[in-house]
Amino acid sequence: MAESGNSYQKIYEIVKQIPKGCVASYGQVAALAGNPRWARVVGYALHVNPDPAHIPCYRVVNREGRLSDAFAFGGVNEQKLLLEAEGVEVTDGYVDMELYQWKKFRI
DNA sequence: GTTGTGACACATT
DNA sequence: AAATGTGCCACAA
Repeated sequence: MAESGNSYQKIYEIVKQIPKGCVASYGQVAALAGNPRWARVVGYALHVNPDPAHIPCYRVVNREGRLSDAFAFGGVNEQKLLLEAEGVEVTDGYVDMELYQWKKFRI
């Protein structure tokens, strides 16, 4: 009943809970939001990004641990600097998921 | 109301 | 091994 507008709100909540120095995949965020199939919707949700100040989209990467070329809000280079500033090592736009993927999904 | 697209993920070829 | 196709959900035209 009328739970249609919750979609993005939930996703934003998850992304905002990502601890500093960690990254999460779209599927990860979607799963934490309660919908493992919303990976695409997560991308769209961040695309509309109503509050980039509290939604660190640069901490969200795809399954490969790579940033989306379409994302490039200011250039992949900017993205890389932001993640490195958080303590995440970035190589050619790739991040080491095994070390930096947000696994402590414990809000 | 239907069709097409999209900042993904997974399966199959 | 890589590349392609399909599935998922929501939004725009």
